[in-house]
Amino acid sequence: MNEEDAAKLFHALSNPDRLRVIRALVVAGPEGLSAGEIGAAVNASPSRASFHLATLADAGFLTRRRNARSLVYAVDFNRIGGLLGFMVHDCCKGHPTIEACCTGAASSD
Amino acid sequence: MNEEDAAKLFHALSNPDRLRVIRALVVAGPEGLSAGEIGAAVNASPSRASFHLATLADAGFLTRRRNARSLVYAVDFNRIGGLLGFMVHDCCKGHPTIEACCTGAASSD
DNA sequence: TTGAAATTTCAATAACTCTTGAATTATCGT
DNA sequence: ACGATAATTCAAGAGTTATTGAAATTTCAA
Repeated sequence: MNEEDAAKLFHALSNPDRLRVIRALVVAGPEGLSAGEIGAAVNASPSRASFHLATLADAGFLTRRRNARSLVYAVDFNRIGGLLGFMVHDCCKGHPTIEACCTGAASSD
Repeated sequence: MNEEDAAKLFHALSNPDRLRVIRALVVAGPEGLSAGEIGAAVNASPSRASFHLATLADAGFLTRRRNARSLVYAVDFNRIGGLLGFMVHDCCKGHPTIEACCTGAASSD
């Protein structure tokens, strides 16, 4: 992971709809949710949901599988962790303040 | 911190030059670096460096102070930690895989 | 106060991102 | 095969982001 890669991944996270997609899929767990369910959960039209799902999947944050007529998406926790780990340990050299924010349960601001 | 806020902050991180700026400033520590030094460090023209510094400072990732003719920038570790903490604990509900990536020293992919 | 240095701001342009709605592809049940 | 369902892809348009080089601003030193 270098700056170019990380920048692309951060771009995939730089949209409220996409963050809501991730949140919905985190709650859903490993079974994931269909594109239609995700669209409904984040209040996006089918094509808009598809656009954001494609962005997240291209970045590797989501896996995709077919289940009958539905395409089911799930979060890849390792991919998100990989990006955050790059930020914490590589970009920020493991600075204790930043590690503490990721470890402790509270996020004040 | 909500999805809108977090998305804006992630946007500020979604550029290789800006990630290199952060890296340079992390290495520099609390004393920071002048805009000119940062531009040289990331190989950007003055106006280009200024543009990226403004983006990072607007997001709250950098503080700025004047020292003689130079404007000196430094990283705000709490702001970066705040965003990562939101991602880990709020958006991803403190999923153990993600916490582990932020805690352990290794970031493989 | 004149001139140089450090930075930012501005204007123009090119490239990218997002949204919408229509068209297309894939799958299933009968 | 047919019709319905689920989702993606496409095309057009609006808005945003990044780059460049020139002009303006701020500060300092003589």
